Amino acid sequence: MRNAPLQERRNRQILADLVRTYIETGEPVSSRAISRRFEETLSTATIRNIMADLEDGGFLYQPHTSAGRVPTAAAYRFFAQEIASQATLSVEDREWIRREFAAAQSRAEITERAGHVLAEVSNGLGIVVSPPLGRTVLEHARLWLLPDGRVVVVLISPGGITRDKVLRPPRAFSQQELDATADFLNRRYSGWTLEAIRNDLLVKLATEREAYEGLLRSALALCDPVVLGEETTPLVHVEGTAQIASAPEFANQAQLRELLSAIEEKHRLVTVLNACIDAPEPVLVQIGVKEISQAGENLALISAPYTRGDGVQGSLGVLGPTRMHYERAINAVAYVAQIFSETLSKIS
Amino acid sequence: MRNAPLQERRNRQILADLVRTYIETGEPVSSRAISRRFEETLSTATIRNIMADLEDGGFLYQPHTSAGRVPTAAAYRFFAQEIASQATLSVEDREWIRREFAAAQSRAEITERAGHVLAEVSNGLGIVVSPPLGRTVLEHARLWLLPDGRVVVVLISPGGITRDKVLRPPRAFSQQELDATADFLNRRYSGWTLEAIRNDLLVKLATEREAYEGLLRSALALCDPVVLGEETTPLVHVEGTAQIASAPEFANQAQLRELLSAIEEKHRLVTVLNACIDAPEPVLVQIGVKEISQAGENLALISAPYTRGDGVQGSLGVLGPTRMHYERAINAVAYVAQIFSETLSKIS
DNA sequence: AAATAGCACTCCCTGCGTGCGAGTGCTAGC
DNA sequence: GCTAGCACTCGCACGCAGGGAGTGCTATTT
Repeated sequence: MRNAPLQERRNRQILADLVRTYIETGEPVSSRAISRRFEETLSTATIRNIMADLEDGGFLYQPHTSAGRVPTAAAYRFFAQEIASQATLSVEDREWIRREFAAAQSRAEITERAGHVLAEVSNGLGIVVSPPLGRTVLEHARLWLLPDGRVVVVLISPGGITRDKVLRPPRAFSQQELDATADFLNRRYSGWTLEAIRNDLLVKLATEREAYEGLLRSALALCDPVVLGEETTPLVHVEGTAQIASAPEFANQAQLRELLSAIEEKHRLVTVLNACIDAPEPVLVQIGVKEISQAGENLALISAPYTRGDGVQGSLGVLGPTRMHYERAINAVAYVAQIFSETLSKIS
Repeated sequence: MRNAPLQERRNRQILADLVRTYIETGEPVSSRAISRRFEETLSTATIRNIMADLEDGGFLYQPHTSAGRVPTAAAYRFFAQEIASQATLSVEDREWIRREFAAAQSRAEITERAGHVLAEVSNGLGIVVSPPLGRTVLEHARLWLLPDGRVVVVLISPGGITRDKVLRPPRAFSQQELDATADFLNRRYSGWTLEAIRNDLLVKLATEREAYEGLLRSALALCDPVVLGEETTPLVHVEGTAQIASAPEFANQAQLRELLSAIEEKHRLVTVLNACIDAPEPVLVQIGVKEISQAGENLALISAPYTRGDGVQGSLGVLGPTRMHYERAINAVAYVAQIFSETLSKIS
């Protein structure tokens, strides 16, 4: 049992070829198949020896004694690294993606487009994680009074994502008070994230007893419900459930069911997807995503962060069967992340 | 071949019992099974004769010669009618539903809750169709200028659903102009639906050449992009994909795939769901929904409209396998529609 | 020493025949 | 009009044999 069969260059190539053929055919790969790919410069017997080594190394396994070999998660990991360095996206794919984004106007639309493209390219799920409200930067706040005493709160961020809420405030406000509060927020907090604003308000209230305590209280009373409302958790957009349902690896109904319910619990997805934000590489490839579901072993997740201006906003990616077209998917994710970021900055 | 086997009361009861047992077991129902349900007051032979009649009438069919009978779409339709008149929801179910809604604050939340409840109760999909933007009633409009010339448009409706957009207007506006326009909208159109407003503006512009033509133009220029934006089509919320994936009738992967992609094309769903708005009965039961997909034959859709105040806003319902627990589902849909309407009116 | 040819062996898959059981349709009798 | 009885039809599970794909091992070649 040699422990590091990947030392040898030839072994690496054989492993890569094996993964590639398995991805194409979906069936255990025999020594003959590999030999053919090498134009028979190596006999099947030789290949068999190498395959045995690779199996010892944990890169392959046999479904049963007299079957071909199937790549393990480790093999996919190796393979993803191997191709990540070299491959580029085909011109057609690039153009297609560009076209898909061209018509999109609103943020909602480009999110949907992105999800669609990613699903299509991977035969899996296209996922886009929008940033949680707390990370949104405040550009401008506006408050006004409705005749019946309710208050309309509108928060505008640079992306043109506005959040608003009509709320019944804890005490009556006059329009003057509201104006003063809005003015205070705009003057002092324009450019801050909502999260930061909230924390600052709380700290200030606790520590300082100043002239503007009233303003602080008003600001908190009015902004808190907006920020704490519906969407404190990031919004997850998933496209392509139909695709993944038809993948042969999910012929097993129970597994499919588990996967689908995992998708419905979006917070789990978010954590795994957002891992790419802190990762060193531009595109993160995760093979075997157990966090998602038991069936996650057979899943691969390719994700990349997207930005708006300078800051990271969220992440997007592809969740599909481990047996997927990595070359295309990895590059597509990178490209979509880029175009997505660009388009996001463009629309006002 | 007798043409109307349902004339006879006994036949009706046998058919209903057969459907009921089939829903329970999921397997072709034999004459013996029915005989047992009748406490053997009728022999299997008699039952067999009746079943043959029912088959001629198009209510049953045999998967193969020596198998039991399976209900057809017609049988389900009959069954749904039969039970619709009598059944009521269990106390536990009522309480459970009420509890589910109790905590919901925002419209988004109650929509999600409703979807969840409906999915749970039917082992199928819970679907809620929100009204298209055009049907929203305008309560109040507000416009303001940002320092860089962009304009924030906020439309408030009685439900507290606000729509807003930051847009770069076709020409420069002053805050005075904006105020005048907003004032005009509020004075003239408060209480109208956005659709109606838009049409009226267009008509007025075409026919009248009046002093306030400028106002009309401004109003149109500013409101149109908001209304025409992202959500002109109704919003469809679907919950419970995981449930339906595990239904034995979708063991066939191809069918499941088709169904899932049908769900992704939401506009198709909307049409079928909204049929209940114009239907005479409070809850509409559709058996075999071919509009959705080929596999739709095995699908049943139970839907009901919901209101806010006086007007119908949208519809909600359940999409599941024909073999579903109708009693519970029909009543649940009715009840959820009611609670949904109430809760909708309550939240400001 | 590495690569290869050859061979025995393992295991899956398919097709075939068989028997069993559930369920029906029909007919004769109550 | 209902029922008992019987012959008949299928589907299904089982066992079995044959073929094929693929492997591991060993002896041989380079």
